[in-house]
Amino acid sequence: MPESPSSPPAKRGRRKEARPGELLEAALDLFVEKGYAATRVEEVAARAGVSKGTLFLYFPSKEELFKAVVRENISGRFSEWQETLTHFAGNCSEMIEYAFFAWWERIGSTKVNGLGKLMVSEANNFPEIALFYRNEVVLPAQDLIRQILKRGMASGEFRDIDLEYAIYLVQAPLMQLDLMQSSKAICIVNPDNFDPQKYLKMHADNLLVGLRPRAA
Amino acid sequence: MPESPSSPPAKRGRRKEARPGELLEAALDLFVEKGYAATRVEEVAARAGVSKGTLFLYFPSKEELFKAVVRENISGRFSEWQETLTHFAGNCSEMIEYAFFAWWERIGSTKVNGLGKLMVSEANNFPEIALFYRNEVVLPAQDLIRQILKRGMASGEFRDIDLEYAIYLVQAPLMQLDLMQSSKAICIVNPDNFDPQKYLKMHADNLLVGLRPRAA
Amino acid sequence: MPESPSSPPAKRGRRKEARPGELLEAALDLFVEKGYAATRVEEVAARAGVSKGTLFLYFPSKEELFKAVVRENISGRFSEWQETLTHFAGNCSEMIEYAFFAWWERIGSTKVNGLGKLMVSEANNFPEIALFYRNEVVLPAQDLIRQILKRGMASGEFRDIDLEYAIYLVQAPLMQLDLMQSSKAICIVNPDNFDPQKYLKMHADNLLVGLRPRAA
Amino acid sequence: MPESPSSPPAKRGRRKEARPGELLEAALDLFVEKGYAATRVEEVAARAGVSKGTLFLYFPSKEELFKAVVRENISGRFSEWQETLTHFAGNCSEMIEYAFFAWWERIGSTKVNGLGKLMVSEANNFPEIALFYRNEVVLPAQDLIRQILKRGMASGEFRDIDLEYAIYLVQAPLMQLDLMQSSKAICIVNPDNFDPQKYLKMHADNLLVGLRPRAA
DNA sequence: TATGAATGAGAGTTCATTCAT
DNA sequence: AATGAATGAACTCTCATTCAT
Repeated sequence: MPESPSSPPAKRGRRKEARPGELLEAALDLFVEKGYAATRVEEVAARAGVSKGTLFLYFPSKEELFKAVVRENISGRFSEWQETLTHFAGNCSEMIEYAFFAWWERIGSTKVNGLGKLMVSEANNFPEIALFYRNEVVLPAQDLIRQILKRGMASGEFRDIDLEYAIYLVQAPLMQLDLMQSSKAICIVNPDNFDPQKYLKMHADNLLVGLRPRAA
Repeated sequence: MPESPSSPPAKRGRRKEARPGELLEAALDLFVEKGYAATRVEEVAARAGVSKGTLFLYFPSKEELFKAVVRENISGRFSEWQETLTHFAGNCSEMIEYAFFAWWERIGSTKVNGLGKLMVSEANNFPEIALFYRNEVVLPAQDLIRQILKRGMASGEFRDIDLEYAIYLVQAPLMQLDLMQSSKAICIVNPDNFDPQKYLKMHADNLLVGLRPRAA
Repeated sequence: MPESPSSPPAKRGRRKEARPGELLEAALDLFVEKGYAATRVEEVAARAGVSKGTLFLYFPSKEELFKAVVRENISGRFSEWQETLTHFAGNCSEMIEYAFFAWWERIGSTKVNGLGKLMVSEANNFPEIALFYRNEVVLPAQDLIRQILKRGMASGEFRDIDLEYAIYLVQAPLMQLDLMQSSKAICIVNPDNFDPQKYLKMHADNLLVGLRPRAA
Repeated sequence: MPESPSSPPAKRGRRKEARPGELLEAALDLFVEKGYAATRVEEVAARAGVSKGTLFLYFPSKEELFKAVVRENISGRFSEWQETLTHFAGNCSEMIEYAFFAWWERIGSTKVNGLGKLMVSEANNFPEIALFYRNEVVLPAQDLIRQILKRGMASGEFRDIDLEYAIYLVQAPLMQLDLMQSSKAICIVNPDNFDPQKYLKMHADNLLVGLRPRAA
């Protein structure tokens, strides 16, 4: 039942369907901007235009709010990515290159990117959340990479190396870019003139050459 | 830095000039272990063997303590490394491989490693020391890498690519390893059975193959 | 109080006149089970099958709901008991013993028992209904006891003691049992193996021996 | 180290020795007056003349504060009571009579009496505290009674009845008096003219007659 | 110089109550 | 008459910072 454009937005009262989305968006903004611990639920509520109590109507705790943010923005999308990978028309090198740019478009260039840095920063203080993120995000992502590499090795497109360590080869550029984006002021040589796509292109290129089978 | 024999050890009373150092050391340990927010100044003081009040005698706030810790610990080992690089007997590939393992030995495997993660985590909260860290650590490190790559390209050992982006190719494995070490629970597929040296070997190997000049 | 046949059952729509009763019943259950403070009005409403808002349509506050519950449930069974007592065929000792077990059957072993504890617990917060409870329940009950004792002393079956204090002798076992039932976890030595009837038997026995006239 | 009367009370600063006692006293007052849940720690602190934070310097939680109150006022005194009982010069009837009045003097007539009612009222909502109270207060008290009864039965001074139920015979008057004191407005026939000692005398008298061995 | 008792602003969370629909 | 989304005050507990000694 989409509101017709002429219907004035209900200032107060029933917004039940819209609320969780608004809260999730406000929460994503603030978590990414200030970190998990430093984000106050009251501020999230305020940014979503509701009171503190209202937030707890939709999310039973700050922790669950954060998990919902992660689910909404990342874990919920793995099935789609898996689908894409399964039906990908192209060889494994093309797959990896595609994945790099797809990641950039959907995650790296958006504020969702900040969640990665957040987890790295706060994992030790919130083990439960860290475990959740590992299970919902990191392991599924590593599994996608594993599938590609396995297929590439099986077909002879990639050389034969320890799969579990090879995953890190693929992951490193994305992880580095995530963190560089989040801490631009520290990591990037020339922040005003940095082209992520060029960065990814070079990384993909170098990686894939390295993965090729080698002459005796 | 052993005390010179001429400075008599204070027989009784407090070695007052030693206090700040002890506090800084305690603070480094705890900041690295728990992060900034989760470190309580009382715990720092306790670990240094003084009272909470005493800490505030030397550092006017937790924030200043943090700044002092970072400034104290990120110092001039670069001249030594520059020296080593300058006199290195070997080609550029060997240099990079050597650098990876030297980094692991001196930084990656020690608690200093934690400072990298700390800076990434807190950079936004302390722009001033982020800048400091960038100037004192990140840029010099990137410069070392730049020198190696430039030499390698000049000699034809490496293919000709955009130098500024190539730096990230070399940096990525170390940055990733730094953060994986600091947030084991999240990033590593099989944390109980992870061999950093193997990780570095594979990364170096793949990197160097990718950097080789290419046929046609 | 069955609906008279002339009032047609509302086929559709809500049986609005039934609402307060359902709410009171739900509230009794919950107040007795969890105490006043720990009972949430939302839970009361839910148990009565209505929304929280509806509850406030009938009772302007939690406090008024509580008062209504107590008033509703402490009713006039005393005339019946008075009747029973008046026509009791047996001596006063038998009367007391009978009263003990009748109390157990009709009050002590039912949820009404919880109202006693509730009043003891909340009397200070609700002086008005404490007074009500005193007048409607405690004093009438004490009066029944007084009658028995007076008759027993008059007939020589009981020894001659201060009537007003003797009332407490009779009351104590019931009061204790009421509270023990309501706070089992605290008071009873072996809660899994406690027999209220045996408890009452022993109390009655001991009490009645004590009340007998004594030899010089 | 009692302050000499001339020494002015230290307005601020070191009171460490005195603080816990002041807080315990304030806490006892408020817990007894308002119940456990309704007592706010801030109010306890205020009554003791300190800030909320200070209270938590001495007691890590509200629960521990309550336990400390119970220990200070009741459980800590059982060893003395056990001692008294062990060395009591008199028969078991005299013991019980003595115990009744000792209880009255030390507990029943003081505000400590209110703790009993508090526990009965809130036991169901705070199971951990209830367990604590059971172990620290109720069971030890019942054990004292058990000892007396056992001795009395062994010597033939009391008749032979089920010990575990007989405990309640002794306990009932004290429990009833505790609750009547705490809820005067409800339970006592003539509150302005009630003599607890007379009440106890009559109860003890009746109880002891009942406990005597009976002629065939 | 050193102490550590004391502070008090906030944190997450709960729930009786309100009110637009 | 009935709803249930929304509120906001109140609760316990934390911890960086202060200050009398």
